[in-house]
Amino acid sequence: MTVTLADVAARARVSPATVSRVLNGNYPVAAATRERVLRAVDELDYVLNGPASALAAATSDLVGILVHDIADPFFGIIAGAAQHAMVEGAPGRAGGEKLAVVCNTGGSPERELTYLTLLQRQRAAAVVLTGGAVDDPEHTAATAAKLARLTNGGTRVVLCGRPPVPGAAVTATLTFDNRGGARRLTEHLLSLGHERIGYVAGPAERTTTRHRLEGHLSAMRDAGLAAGLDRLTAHGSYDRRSGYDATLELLRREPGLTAIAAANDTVALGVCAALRDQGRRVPDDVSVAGFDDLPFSVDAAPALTTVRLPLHEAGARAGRLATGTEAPPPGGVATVGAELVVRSSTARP
Amino acid sequence: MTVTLADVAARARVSPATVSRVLNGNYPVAAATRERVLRAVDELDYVLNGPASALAAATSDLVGILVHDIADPFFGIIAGAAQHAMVEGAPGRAGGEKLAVVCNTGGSPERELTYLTLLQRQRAAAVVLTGGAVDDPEHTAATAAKLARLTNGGTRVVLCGRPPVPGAAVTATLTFDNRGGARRLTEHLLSLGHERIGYVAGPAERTTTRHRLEGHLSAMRDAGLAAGLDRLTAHGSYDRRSGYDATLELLRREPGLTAIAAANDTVALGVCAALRDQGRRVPDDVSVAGFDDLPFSVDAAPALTTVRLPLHEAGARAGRLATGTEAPPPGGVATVGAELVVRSSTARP
DNA sequence: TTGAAAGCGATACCAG
DNA sequence: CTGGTATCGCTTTCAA
Repeated sequence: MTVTLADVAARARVSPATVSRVLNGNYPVAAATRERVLRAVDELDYVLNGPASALAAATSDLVGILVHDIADPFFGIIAGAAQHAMVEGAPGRAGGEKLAVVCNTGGSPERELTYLTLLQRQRAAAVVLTGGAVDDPEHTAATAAKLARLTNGGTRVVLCGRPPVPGAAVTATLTFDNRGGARRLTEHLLSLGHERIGYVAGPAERTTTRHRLEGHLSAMRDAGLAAGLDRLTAHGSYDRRSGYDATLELLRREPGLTAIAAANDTVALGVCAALRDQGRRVPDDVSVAGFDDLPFSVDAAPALTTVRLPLHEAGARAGRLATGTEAPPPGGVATVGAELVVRSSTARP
Repeated sequence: MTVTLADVAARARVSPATVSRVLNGNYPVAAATRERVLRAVDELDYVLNGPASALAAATSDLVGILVHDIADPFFGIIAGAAQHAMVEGAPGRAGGEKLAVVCNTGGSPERELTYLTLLQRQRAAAVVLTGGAVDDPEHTAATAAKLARLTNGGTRVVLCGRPPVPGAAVTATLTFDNRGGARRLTEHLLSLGHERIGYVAGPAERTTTRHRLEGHLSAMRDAGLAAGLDRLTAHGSYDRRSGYDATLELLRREPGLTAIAAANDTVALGVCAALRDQGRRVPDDVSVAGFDDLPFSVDAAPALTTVRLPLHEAGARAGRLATGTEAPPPGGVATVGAELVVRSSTARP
């Protein structure tokens, strides 16, 4: 039925072992023999049996990239960069070809664990976890345990855009400066003279959410604006609708708002829409700030001030770390910057 | 070292065969025995060896989803819906768990073939190809051949958002009405009284590009506006920059344009940006039309008229077809609609 | 430089 | 309902 390595061997008049060696290219083989084998492969249109190979070699060429939401360009950009970095550094011939596969957890911690198990089952060569973690000790522990088992089994584990897990068995961690970025963003608004600044946070149980909120709050407190911060903060999820609804709520609580900072750009889009519908002009009446600086942000809200995360760079590094092309940073953890992007149209109060 | 099925069998004092049966749940096993086995699995923290299983069973639980650009929400939405539909219809227990993996081809036909080979190598259960195909007979043939080999090997093949390949070995094809949608879009602009309508097309070698362009041109011709259509058409890629550059070019050629239709929403964003920079207001001076109706479109360009493609629905169906949860449409091909969306210039979420 | 043969870990057929 | 066991296709010592 399907053509096997033995068939190729027969056709090339060599042993299966030799064919294997030619295909993997990790062993000396006479040029003439190799030539003969490759021809046979071509003629028979042979395709290696991955499972069999993985079983015998006890590793596969699969690399899993876990994302919260595949429809969100934030993750798309990271995943794309990671995948690209993997094929880049790979040996040309059939050898080191990594199959980068992105897995959509939908933000569900259970699904995340499920995927990790599935990848463990496949004996994945590496796993990249992107995006903030769930802020729950129990789940952190469960994840840490699973990751430990993965690394024990020889799978490389890379965290990208997720805080380091203290004593966890992880190859490398790339973390965004969410706290610092959020802090600088709010400081910028403060420097323009804003004082009544609303904040639309993400889902409460995410580290990203917490860190960004902490950055914002610390800036407010340091500016002597500690009073009533709760009233000026609304929680939601990381989507547009959430920004819309939260804005209406904030305006109800505090009609005198002159600026709103959002957990990310997508949320900021919803903020802008709500303000528009309420008859407030952005940025003339209310300044809006976002986070992530996704490509469409500039069109969607030219008035947006944002913090730019180096998504592409982080993804690429994660990819290289996963394939072992790049050495882990000292201590295993590296923080990639968060850069303030001030667009010309940000208004003063 | 790692715990195997035999270890579990020993601990549960049963044969490996029984353990396998319990795990796969596709064979009668006494409740007491099953109980004992499951406990052993738990206690030993056993994880099935995927490759070994795939080798023995001659199939894996991998499903590949090929996308042109993972950072483009167009594909993210389709892929997300497909993946979701797969886990939905799966048996709860360790059984039918499909590992949906999305593969980023970056729009390169070679990479597409590479991924297909890789998936064939993994003995994937199914493959979903999303997005337009490359409009080149040679590549069409190469792809068709590869797909034939996949289906021969028992892999289900689903095309989503890609035209049917005439005599190809494909399980099912879901195609968008790109031609009809584009035609209606332009007809709408015409009905508003526009006559000098520019068109920003996608990359020349894509079927999506060609079909949308054909729809536009046929509408123009039928309106008696056949003259100088070449001058009013600019080609580019499917990104924002491309829309920006093409718009400048079109305005240079024909400063009197009153409307511009773009190959997709992302391109339309670039069109709007260029118009803004040229001091033309949208939609007062120039009407802009897009395609796909991505979620951020409404914010990015509230004045945009678009054609909405049922991305979510198409993706979900593709997922079900890939897992066999849904029966293929009669003839193997189904066209999912394209709906005209006319916005007023203030948008709600 | 090449070949022979022993696994890798699960599945499924054939008995019982 | 349960147990033995022959594969599945490849990798990898060990010899030659």
